[in-house]
Amino acid sequence: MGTITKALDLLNLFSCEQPEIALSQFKKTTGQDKATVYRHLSELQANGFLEQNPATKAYRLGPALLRLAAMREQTYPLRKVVAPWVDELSRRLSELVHVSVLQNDHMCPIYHSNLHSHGTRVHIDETEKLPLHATSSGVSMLAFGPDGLMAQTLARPLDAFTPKTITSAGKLEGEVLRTRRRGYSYTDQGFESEVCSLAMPIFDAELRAFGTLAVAVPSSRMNRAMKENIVKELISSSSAVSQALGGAVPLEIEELWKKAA
Amino acid sequence: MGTITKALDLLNLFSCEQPEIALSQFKKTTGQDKATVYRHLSELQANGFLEQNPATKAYRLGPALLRLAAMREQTYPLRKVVAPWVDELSRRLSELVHVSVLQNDHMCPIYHSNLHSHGTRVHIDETEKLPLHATSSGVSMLAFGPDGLMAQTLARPLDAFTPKTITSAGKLEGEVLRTRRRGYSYTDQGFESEVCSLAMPIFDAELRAFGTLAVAVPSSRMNRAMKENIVKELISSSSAVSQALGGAVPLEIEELWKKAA
DNA sequence: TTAATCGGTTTATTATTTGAACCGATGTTG
DNA sequence: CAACATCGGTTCAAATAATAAACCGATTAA
Repeated sequence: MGTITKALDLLNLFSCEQPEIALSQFKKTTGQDKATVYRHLSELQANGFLEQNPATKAYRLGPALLRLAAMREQTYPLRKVVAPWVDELSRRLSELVHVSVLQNDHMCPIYHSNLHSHGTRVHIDETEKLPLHATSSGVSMLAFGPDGLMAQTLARPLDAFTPKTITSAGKLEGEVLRTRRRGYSYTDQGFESEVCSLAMPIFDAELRAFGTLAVAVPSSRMNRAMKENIVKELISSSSAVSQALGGAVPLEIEELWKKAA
Repeated sequence: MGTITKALDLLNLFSCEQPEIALSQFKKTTGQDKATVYRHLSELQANGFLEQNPATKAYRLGPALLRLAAMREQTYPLRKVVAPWVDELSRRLSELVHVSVLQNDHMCPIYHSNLHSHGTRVHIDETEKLPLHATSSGVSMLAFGPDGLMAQTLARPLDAFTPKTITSAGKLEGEVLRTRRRGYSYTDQGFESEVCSLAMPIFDAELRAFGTLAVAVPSSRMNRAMKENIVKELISSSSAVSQALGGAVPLEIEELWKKAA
């Protein structure tokens, strides 16, 4: 692992629960030497990726991230393009809907919408990395995404996030095959308890699946009729999102979806 | 300069005009060795800070930036908090208004609003770093910000962005003194031609100036009455923004502003 | 008063980054 | 079509930059 990765990994320690982290905490959680961490933090700070709370000396994510994110969104407006479709689908289903894209070994949430009407609602934020083996988005990606992805995923241990997380290679492969056959993935409490979700791939202009559209529902509320309805809605939205991004759904997937609907 | 900085600097080469950059272009513009740049790019990509256009092999800013920016904004919602004030001021003045924060040797735009009514309008985006010596935001920061800032700025050459950019230490110091005396900064086409602007500092809870509120106006439209009006509006908005962020305006600055109004 | 812990700094050692040369693919040109 | 240039990417010895133990001064706790 190179120095750059070591430094950037420090940024991943931040979360909504822990928006500020002190030097000693970094040292504890990473196990690295204090001086090393310190120099990494300083360099990240010098580039605006971190800033220091003058009062507590603790570090928080810096304004350079805002600038760069704004630039990406301005020149490659994924969020902006998918937002109306995600909003609309969320409104129709009254459930949490999100678009995520593949980023190496996990899915990265890009935009989500939760135009709720129910009391209980799922809360996933654009802040969390979604593991491939434990989420419906991830399984869809494994099923329809780039070739080496499955092998790469199995090369590392499959962490359990709940008692129901798939942690065996065999079961995961089975789930992926099932997903390939029916054209969408379904997971039940693989990542968060009491949440199950359905996902479908979205495709770019070269017919490559690069991300997913997913619906997350409290387990208590899920049933057969609802599932069928979500699948139906996902099919049209997923195609629409692919097209809105200048992509297109491959013919064989379209066939699959016609059967599923 | 450490490896981390070298890598992160690569991200700064992106702009709205150049959202995708190929390896060879990196090599040309940075002067670094190709292999070095390549490994840096690869490592940034592995962490989601870059992604590669599969067709052209060119690199663009990656989705991890979106995730981290969303997290920062969720836990430290600068944009969200200042937005209503910036929008309101922009609406009242019908000019471009923006909030920027100090990030080491430059100002980093956080949020801007341009609720125009005129034909000609200034277009500054949240994508550009604002140099301290050439912008009103920067001069305000030099005047009211942390102590070493002026020395640090003068330690490096003052680049000219237009023929009117201040490039001499003496003139800059004069401008900063004037700014300290009157409580706000005014620059005329220091960064962009045909654009002049006014800025005031905003303060945190410890009465430290950490950013600025600024108005940018086409030079053609600027006159004495307008300037007076902008100053008046800036004073109230600037106080309001400081307070909205949990900060407060130091007494001596408040006095200054009372005189200016 | 002592001890522990904090953020930050130093320096010799060590391991990583570096860059010239190389590769295969693709494209360009006389 | 053959010679040449340029592209993204790789290799490996040489050089540089990262590392970690010890140290510092300031706070805080006991």
